[in-house]
Amino acid sequence: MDETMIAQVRRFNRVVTQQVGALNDRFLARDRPLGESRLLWEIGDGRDVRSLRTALDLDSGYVSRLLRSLEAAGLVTTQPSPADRRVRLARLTEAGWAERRLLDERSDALAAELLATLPGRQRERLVAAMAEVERLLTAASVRFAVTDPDDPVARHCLRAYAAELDVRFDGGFSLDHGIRADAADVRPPNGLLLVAMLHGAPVGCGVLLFRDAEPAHLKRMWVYESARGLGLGRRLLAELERLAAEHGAPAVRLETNSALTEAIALYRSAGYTEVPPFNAEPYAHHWFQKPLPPPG
Amino acid sequence: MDETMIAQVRRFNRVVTQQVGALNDRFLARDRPLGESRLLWEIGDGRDVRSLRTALDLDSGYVSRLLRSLEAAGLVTTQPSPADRRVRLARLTEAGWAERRLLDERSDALAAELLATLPGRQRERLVAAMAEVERLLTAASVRFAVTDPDDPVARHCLRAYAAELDVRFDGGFSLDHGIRADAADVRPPNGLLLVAMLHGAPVGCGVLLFRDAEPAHLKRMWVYESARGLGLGRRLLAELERLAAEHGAPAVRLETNSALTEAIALYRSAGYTEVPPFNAEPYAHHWFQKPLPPPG
DNA sequence: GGAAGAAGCTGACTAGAGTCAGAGAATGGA
DNA sequence: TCCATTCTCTGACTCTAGTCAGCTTCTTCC
Repeated sequence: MDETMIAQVRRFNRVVTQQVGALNDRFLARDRPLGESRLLWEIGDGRDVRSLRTALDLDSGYVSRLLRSLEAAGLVTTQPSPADRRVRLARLTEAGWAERRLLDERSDALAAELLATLPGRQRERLVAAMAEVERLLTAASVRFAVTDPDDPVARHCLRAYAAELDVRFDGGFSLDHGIRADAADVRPPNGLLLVAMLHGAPVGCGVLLFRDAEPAHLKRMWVYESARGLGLGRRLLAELERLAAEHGAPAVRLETNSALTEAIALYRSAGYTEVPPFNAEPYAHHWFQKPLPPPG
Repeated sequence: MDETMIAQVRRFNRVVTQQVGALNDRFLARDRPLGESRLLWEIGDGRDVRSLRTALDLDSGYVSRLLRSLEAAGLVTTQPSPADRRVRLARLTEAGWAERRLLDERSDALAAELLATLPGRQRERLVAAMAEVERLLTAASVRFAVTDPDDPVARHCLRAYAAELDVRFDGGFSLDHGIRADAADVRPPNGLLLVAMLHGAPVGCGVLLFRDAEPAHLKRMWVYESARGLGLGRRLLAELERLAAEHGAPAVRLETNSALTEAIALYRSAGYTEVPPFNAEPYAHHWFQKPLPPPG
């Protein structure tokens, strides 16, 4: 890693935590402790105590105490969940909503104040650079994990994948038609399912099927609409290729539908070349292949 | 202010405090309280307690206590300043330097880790955007204050101004030659001295001299070398013009030396036009003037 | 030389943030 | 049915961060 890059990141951290971090805390702290404000904010439309705990990464006893305090202030009510009476649901009262709106306004005002100190041209450049940093920092916190196809997260991904293709393909799409990739095929050693996770939520996936010394077969590659524009597709593809090479596959091949123009452009720019059809996938119009370096 | 800009700033704040803020604190907190680590860091080559207090914006008693704690840990020693025995100087011991180096390395490692998750092109874009955000946030936290010319900060500015001109002008420069602007001239109602401050340190200044209904005379405008490239000169000029207009001056005029090419370019682009010499300033080669809108 | 003020220190205090052990209610599986 | 587990809550702590008043020592200005 280049030293000047590291130094820049550190300068950025220092300046930003001084400017933004301090302000951010100040706006949330309205006569009430910061922890309470953050909780109030996080409750929003109503959440169970457990999810609040994991979202804010706080001790269970601590959250409990904060909730009691918010309850005493008349901002929050809690009640047992009908589904599981051990779990308690917290929701905002009318006063709680009012308080939350106030925090919202203060937050807006603070952002406006920051921008107001700069003349117009610099302001626009700042906002643009902030958007870029935000986008790339988000991308940087995406993690890839090989996941069991029966995992709820994995099922969710595949359902979302199918739902989008059903809309985009002429004549729709179903996981049950065409060449299938059932749970058993997608588990090692037959294959694998890679999921891209962002802060605990899936934002993309891809499947590899292995067949001895033949090329690995790539399917179900997909990035959530909300996570596009982060260069995630390219990274997902690279990670899948790495896994295929690690498994000893001499190449990766895949088929795709001509409706998926961005995907096709991605494959081409990543070094894939179009080859004659290597299977009879009814949904496919194009077949691609890319050789892999030997493992190790 | 545009709503989408505000929303972008808020998204940036959220993402950055989550990603960077948390990490930043975690790296500094090495079994020792964060306040002590920050102080350790700030002491560096040795500083007086007073400057530490203002730099970190902490209570004097609190800093004192933190220093005692660092002293007890053998990381810091303090001794009275020879110049003023009320002031105490803090400096790092060998162990203190070792600890500081360790913090440094951890900080580097953290930054490198963040960058390593991104592929090369995105990494470069992130660093570039971070540089831009840092630069503009720094610019946004500059504040302007009319300051008494006998204030140490003001004296410091004028000395630095003179020192730079002495280097840049053919034949040197001295505040005592040419047309002078002594303390009494630079105090209301005769005139004023505006200082640009960044986090408690001066980064630029400018002087206005008023003479009834005549144009206000702008002198001593200067931006610290370390603070250039932030668009500060333009803002300083605008602020001085605002103050002159507020005072009822019909215009601002100024003279300048041809060695100060950036300044001349700034004046021109800010709407100043060159006029015949309106005084006999020996250091000057160019005279400029710009009309002001009436006050109110 | 004396008064006023600056710099730093100490003691006494508060509030926030969080940890930990254990209790009690509800649930789920054998 | 019973036992282990989950979820939440309470009580009893700790530690950090910070404030405030008042003190001593030293400097500066008249």
